[in-house]
Amino acid sequence: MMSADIPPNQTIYVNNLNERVKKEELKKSLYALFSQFGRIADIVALKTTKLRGQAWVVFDEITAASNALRQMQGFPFYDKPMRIQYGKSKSDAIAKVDGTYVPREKRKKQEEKAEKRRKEQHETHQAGNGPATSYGAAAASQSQFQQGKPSSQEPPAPPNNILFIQNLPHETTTMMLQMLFQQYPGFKEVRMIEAKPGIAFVEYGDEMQASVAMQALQGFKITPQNPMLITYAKK
DNA sequence: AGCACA
Repeated sequence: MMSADIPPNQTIYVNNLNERVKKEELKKSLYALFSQFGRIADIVALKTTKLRGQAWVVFDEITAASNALRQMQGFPFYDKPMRIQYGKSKSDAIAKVDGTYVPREKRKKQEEKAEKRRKEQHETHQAGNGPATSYGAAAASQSQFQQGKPSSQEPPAPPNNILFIQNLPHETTTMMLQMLFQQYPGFKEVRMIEAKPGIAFVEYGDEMQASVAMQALQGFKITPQNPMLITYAKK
């Protein structure tokens, strides 16, 4: 079957996500995976019974959303193939930008006229801990040249099929890096060292393949504060 | 399966 008759939208709706993955990690991994298609304005994921296993990835551009939908359809993500459709409605992040945003409070008032008090059950709990919108600011110029801090005073190591990644946020997981690096041919494995947060090694079949991945992901930000610095590992 | 953003 095809992915329904929903018209293109800047937002893609992703489901069949692994429900064991924690919300914040899920968002970061989705961000890492999807920002290759264009700037991401927001990612929405809730863990309520109704909404777990699903997420909305909001792109600035419809074309980015379309490419993401086509190319990532069925992508194995945390051991489950992603199912992707266009979102059914406009995301708040977009409405806020194009001026059509109506705060949720007022919207309720309008609806109440039509459907009095049906489910006056409000379950307001769980104070979200992270700025869910930080991604918007983050994505400024992914995969562009961004002079990250070349904190190394050493001459660059010669080409190697193993890459050395620095300046990662401490919450980075092997899985998150795998999502990113496995997109490039020749990918073998990610290695992180428990005792040394913030760095990782990524192995490819040969030096050429490693260099392609390095160019593609140099400066990539998993979080706004952390452009990754990629060099060849020392032999 | 399940279409939200507080």
